[in-house]
Amino acid sequence: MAHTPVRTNGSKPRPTMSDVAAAAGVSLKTVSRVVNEEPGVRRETAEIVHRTIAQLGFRRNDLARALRHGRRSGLFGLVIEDVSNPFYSAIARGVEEVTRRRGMLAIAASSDEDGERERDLVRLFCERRVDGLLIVPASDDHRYMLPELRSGTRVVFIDRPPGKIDADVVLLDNVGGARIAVEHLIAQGHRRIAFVGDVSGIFTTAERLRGYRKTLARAGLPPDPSLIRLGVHDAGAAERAVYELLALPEPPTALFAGNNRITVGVLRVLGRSGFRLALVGFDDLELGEMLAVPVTVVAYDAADLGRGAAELLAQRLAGDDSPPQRIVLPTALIVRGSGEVKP
Amino acid sequence: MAHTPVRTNGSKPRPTMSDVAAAAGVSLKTVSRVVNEEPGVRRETAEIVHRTIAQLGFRRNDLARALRHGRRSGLFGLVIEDVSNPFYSAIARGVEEVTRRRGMLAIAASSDEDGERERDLVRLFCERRVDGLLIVPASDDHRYMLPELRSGTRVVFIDRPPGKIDADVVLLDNVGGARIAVEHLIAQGHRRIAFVGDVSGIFTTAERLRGYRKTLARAGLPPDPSLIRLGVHDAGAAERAVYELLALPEPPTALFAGNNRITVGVLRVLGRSGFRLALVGFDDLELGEMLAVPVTVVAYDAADLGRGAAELLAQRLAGDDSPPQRIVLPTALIVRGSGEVKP
DNA sequence: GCCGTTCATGACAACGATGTCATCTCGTCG
DNA sequence: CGACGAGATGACATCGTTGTCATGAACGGC
Repeated sequence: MAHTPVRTNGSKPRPTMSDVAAAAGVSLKTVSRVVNEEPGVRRETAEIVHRTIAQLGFRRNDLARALRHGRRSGLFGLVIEDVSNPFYSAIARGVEEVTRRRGMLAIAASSDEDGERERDLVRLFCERRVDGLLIVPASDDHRYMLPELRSGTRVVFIDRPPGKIDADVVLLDNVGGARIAVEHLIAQGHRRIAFVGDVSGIFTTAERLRGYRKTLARAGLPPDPSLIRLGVHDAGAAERAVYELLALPEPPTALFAGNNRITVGVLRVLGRSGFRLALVGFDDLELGEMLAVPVTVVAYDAADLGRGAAELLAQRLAGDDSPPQRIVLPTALIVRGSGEVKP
Repeated sequence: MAHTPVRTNGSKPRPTMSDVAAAAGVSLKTVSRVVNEEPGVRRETAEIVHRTIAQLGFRRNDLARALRHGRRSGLFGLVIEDVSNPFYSAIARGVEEVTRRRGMLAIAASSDEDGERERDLVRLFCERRVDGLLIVPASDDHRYMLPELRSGTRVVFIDRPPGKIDADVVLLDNVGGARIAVEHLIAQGHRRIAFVGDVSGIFTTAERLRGYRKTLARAGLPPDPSLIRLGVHDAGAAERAVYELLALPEPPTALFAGNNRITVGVLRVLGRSGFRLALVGFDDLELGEMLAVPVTVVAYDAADLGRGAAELLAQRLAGDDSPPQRIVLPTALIVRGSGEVKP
C-alpha cells in the first residue's frame, strides 16, 4: 500500500496558457501556437513550452476554446429511452464509435419515454452547445426544436420518425421484419397467426402490425381481428394476452410477438404451460439460443442505428444541406426452434 | 484567412444576451439578472425581457457561463469498459439518476479495457473541465491523474480500486459473494468444488478467488489446485476449461463460475453434454430463470455502484475532504436450480 | 428642502482561449 | 552597406457570460 497521497484540499487552480507563458518566458500567443501545433514557432521555443506544459500539468480548456465565434463544442447529445436498456445502449455504442473516430464525445441521457423529459434534455444539450442532437423520440411533436434547428444545431432521429417536422431519420425495416417473421410461420404451415404488440400509437408497433397484415393478405389468409392484441406494454400483460388467445374457440397455432418484452411474456407461458405454439419475436434476446425454448427472432444490428445516425449527423455538420433522408436498416430472421413448431 | 464563422446552412447565429438586451432595450446585465432569476429587477422589465427571450429563442450559453472563474461545468465524466455491456450501462444509469437530480449531465465513454484509452478519455474529460470523474479502471497505475486531482478535479473509482494512488472507490463484496456461492454448494453436500475465473491480475477475479479459498478452508475442505482454472477470458475458453475439469481423474461435482461470460460457457457445456454438475455463477444473467438450465447466481444491483459513486463524487465536490472511502456493496444469492444439484 | 437609503439599472472587467495584425530580428541580395 | 522579405513573436480585441462597482431616481425622516 505504498500509495502516493491524493492532495485534494490545497487544490491549486488549473494552470492557464497565461501561466504557462509566464513560466516559460514567452507570450500567451506563442503557447497557443505550440498547443495547437501551428507553424511559426522555433523548435527550441516549442520545446521550452512543451516542458513547461508538462511541468505545470497544463490542460487546454475546451470550454474557452469552443467559446470563440464559430467554434464547435465537439459534443453530440444523445436522447434515448433508457441508457441501461440493451437496445438503446447498443445505439449509444454505435454513436460512440463515430464520435471517437472524430475526437468528439457524446452525452447520453434517458428520456424514460417522457416527452417533457425529452424537451428538457434537448434544452440542456442546447445550453451546452452540442454540435448536434441524436434523438429517439419520446414525444410526438418536435416543433419545439425548430428555433434550435434554425440556429444551426442539427438533429437526426433514431428508430422512430419525428413528429410534425421534417428531419433526417434512421429506422429499422419494421415492415420487412414483420414480413419475414410471418412468411416464416406461413411456410411452416400455419394459418392462424396471432400478433401481440405494444400500444398502436408507437411507430414501430404500427409498422410491424402493418407488415403482419400485409403479409397475411398477400398469402391469401383472411384477417381475424380476434388474433390481434394491442396495448401490451410489458411481459406480464403479454402473458395475459397469450392466455386469452389460447382460450379462443379457434386458438392461433402461431404467434408473432411485437417486441422483446412481449416475447419474454410469451416464453413464460410456453415454458409453464407446455402449450404447443410457434413463436417468432421481434428483437433478439440475449442468450436466445440457451433458453428453455430457443427462440426464433427478427434481429438487427442496433449499433448500426447509432452509427448510421451519427454518421449522417456528422455529414450534415460538414455542410450537407440536401433534403432530409430516411435511412432504413435491414432485419434478418434468426432461426432457433420456437418458430419451427408445426401447426 | 478572413474570419469566416462555420455555419452550415443559411442559419442565423444563436442570439446572445446582448441581442436580447438590444431587442428589449435594456442592458446586458439586466438580461443576465432575469435569466438567472436574480433579485433587483422590476417585474415589468423582467416581463419584457422574458418575452424577448421567447421571441428570439435565446438559450443561455453554458460554455461561456462555466468559463467564469470558479464556476462548475455541471458535467461528470464516466469511463467504463463498454457502454453497451449491461453491467456497465446499469452503472451509467445509476450515475444518471444522480446527475439528473442535480441538473447535471454525464458524459460516458468506453475504455474497452485499454489503459491507454482510459488515459485519453481522462484527458478529454479534463479538457472539457468535467467537475468530476467516475472511473472503472482499465489501467493499473493511476498516478498519471495526480496533476488533475491537485487541480481540483475529483475522482471516484468503481468496481475496482485505483492503482498506486489512494482515492475513493465503490466496490462489490466480491469475497462475500464468493463465500455465499461456495457455502451454498457445500450445503448441498459438495466436497469437490471447482473455480473457473478470468485472469488473476484482475481485482475482481483475485477477490472472488480469495473468497472461494477462504470458504473452502473454513469448511475444512482441502484445497486442490487442479480444481482452479484461471485466465479464462471468454465463454469459449470457459467451455474448454469445463471439459478439462470433467476429464480429471477425480472430477469436481460443483463449479463456481467467476463471472457471467464464464457462466455462459459452462451452461453451454451442461446443455450439450448432459453432465450433472452443480453451478453457481457470479453476475446475474438476463432471463436467468428462463434458461434451459435455470442458473443460480450471485447477484447485486449494478446501478447502485453508479449511484453510490456519483453520490460520493457529489459529496466530495460539495467540499467533503475526509480521507478516501471504500464503499462495499452487498451481493445476494439467487437460487434457480443449477446450484441445487446434489453430488 | 436636504440628506441618507434603498432600489433598479448599467458600465466594465474578467474568465481562458484564438484570430488579426504589428513588430522585431535576421540573412540576403543588389 | 542598406533595403527587403521571411520567419518568429507578441499586443490586443474578441467570444458570451457573470461579478463588482457606479450611477441615478425615488422616498422618507428631520
